[in-house]
Amino acid sequence: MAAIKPRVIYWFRTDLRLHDSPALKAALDLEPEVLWPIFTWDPHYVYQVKASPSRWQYILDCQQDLSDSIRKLNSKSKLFVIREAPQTLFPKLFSAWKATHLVFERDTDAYARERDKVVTDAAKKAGVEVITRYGRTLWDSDEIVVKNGGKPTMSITQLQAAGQKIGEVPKPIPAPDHLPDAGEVPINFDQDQASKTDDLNASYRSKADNTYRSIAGPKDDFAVETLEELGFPAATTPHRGGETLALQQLDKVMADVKYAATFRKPETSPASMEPATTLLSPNLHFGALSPRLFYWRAMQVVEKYGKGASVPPESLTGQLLFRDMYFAAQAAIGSPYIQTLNNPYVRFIPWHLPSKHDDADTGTMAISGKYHVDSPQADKWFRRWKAGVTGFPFVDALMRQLRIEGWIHHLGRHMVACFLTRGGCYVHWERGADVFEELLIDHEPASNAGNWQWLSCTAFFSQYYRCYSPVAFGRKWDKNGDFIRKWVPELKHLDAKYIYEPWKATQAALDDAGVQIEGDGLSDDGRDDIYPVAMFDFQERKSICLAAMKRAFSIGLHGNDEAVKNGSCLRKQGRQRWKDLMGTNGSDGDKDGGEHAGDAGHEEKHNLKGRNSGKRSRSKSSTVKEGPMDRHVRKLKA
DNA sequence: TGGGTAGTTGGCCTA
DNA sequence: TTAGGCCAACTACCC
Repeated sequence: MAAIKPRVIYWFRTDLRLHDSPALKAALDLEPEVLWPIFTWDPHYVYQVKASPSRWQYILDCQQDLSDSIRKLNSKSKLFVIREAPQTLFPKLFSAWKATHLVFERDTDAYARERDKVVTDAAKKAGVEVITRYGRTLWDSDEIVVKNGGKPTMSITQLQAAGQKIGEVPKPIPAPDHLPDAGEVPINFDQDQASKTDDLNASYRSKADNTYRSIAGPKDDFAVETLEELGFPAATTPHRGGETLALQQLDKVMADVKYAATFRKPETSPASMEPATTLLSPNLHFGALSPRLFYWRAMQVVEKYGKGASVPPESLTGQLLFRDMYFAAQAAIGSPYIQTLNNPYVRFIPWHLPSKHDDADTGTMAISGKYHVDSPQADKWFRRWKAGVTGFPFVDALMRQLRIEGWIHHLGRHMVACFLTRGGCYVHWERGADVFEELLIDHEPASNAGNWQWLSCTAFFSQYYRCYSPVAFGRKWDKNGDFIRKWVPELKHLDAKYIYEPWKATQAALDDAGVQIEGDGLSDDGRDDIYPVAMFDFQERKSICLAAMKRAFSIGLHGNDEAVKNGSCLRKQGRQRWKDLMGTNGSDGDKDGGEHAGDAGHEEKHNLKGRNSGKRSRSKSSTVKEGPMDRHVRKLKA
């Protein structure tokens, strides 16, 4: 009797490509009789990951392009999108399709590991062999951790040393030139419906999510979902995804040999009208582009260019090394990596708007997406920051570009992150990370949390006295303020002398530009002749924050210290200790001396146009008056 | 043990 | 116009 030929389910996840896929190669090496390329439309993502329509559009682009590419290789195949949670789907699918193997690329984040364990256990039970490979980063993140002595890679030199111990980055695997037929796809089982309660994307939808109406889509053809089905309005980003476009963009970047070979990230402009960097990050995130292909193409160009080429960490390959560093740090630290609480590597700073956590009794202590409003003033600053109406034009331009395009330059991210945390608002970096998670089309959990820790000087970086100025930093790149004129049209005609600091403009200059400086911007009705008053005096805030950071560093608590975990560092005596470094005039959060005073939770109500969420502030100015706490902090500094 | 130095990407002043 | 030095001083790593 002839042996049964393998019947393979290939599960695409964060590897939406055909080129350089070690897992796909492993699947094809089985010489299967049939191979089903599938994607599970997981309700965990659809309801539990908050993302703008732009990011949803991007993942749909990637899926559609992959499906088209599969079909080009074999007209009897495509990407079969199945609309159900993988945990409940696979046990049914294994038997309905008589599969012998399940193959997928390993993933490192906490949810993925948990999900894959459930699926792998179900496969074992069904007698299905599971094969996995890893190709998301240059080196296997778990292997990097081992070579780094079991510790997270907290610097680029550690990552490089660990990588060197493993050896050369694997060379990319060419895309297959053929694919087996997909087998029959009977659905002789019921679809398990996910609960739609707690849909984090509800505020974005103009209609209900319909993607789960049928397991195989509205035409029962396993088609890729559409934004329409998701109930989302059209995406605002001009950036589109997918392997085909990613490879074209990679070719374009590498064709400019001088640009690619001498690329120095710190010398690229955050205020450029056209992106000064490669814009390949969202395709790396969704797996439409292999980092190893990117790496070796960059190495080729560097070799061709010869003397004068840039080197890590500033070069193109350096950027990929940083990505590996964050992935390996996450792999070592596990689920606390994306938060402060219970994370031994992240410094505790008593920022405003700290996260609420899931029940500490169950031991999870995970951030819940909600936060304590310990200071109404800081909360307002945060909302103005998110909406791009801080009254600091360079900050607002960047935040508006982020909201519309889902992408801003890396140094622009530095600027707004420093401003929100240690260099202005003294708001918790987890609030900023939430906003980036929602709005960035290239949001990568490992890089996002890592970079927020970096910029807030709580991990990876600690030189908190290096502070970005919302005026000087932008001006260095764009003297005339063209970038501001594009994104903050209210100031389009303002004299370049005042464009970064309109509060200094004379009335005549404002009249000439046809703009008035007024209000807090949260409740305006989209008028282009009003720009908000700056929310505070930056120099004053900077020195308050700096003094507060200095004190917090000297106390030196970290996320896993008992006093942080049980909250005692903010209670009673502990609170006294922190009281003088809360970074605002602390009167508004200090009424009862208890934990997280003024706690009201918070529901997001504001977008760029304010959505009629409140009446225009009666006060002409929202400049903060100095409070007793501020004087106290200044005394500390003196 | 402890002093020296390196660390992707600051601001500001001066020559 | 731009390059260099100082500011005030962090952690991690090395010898």
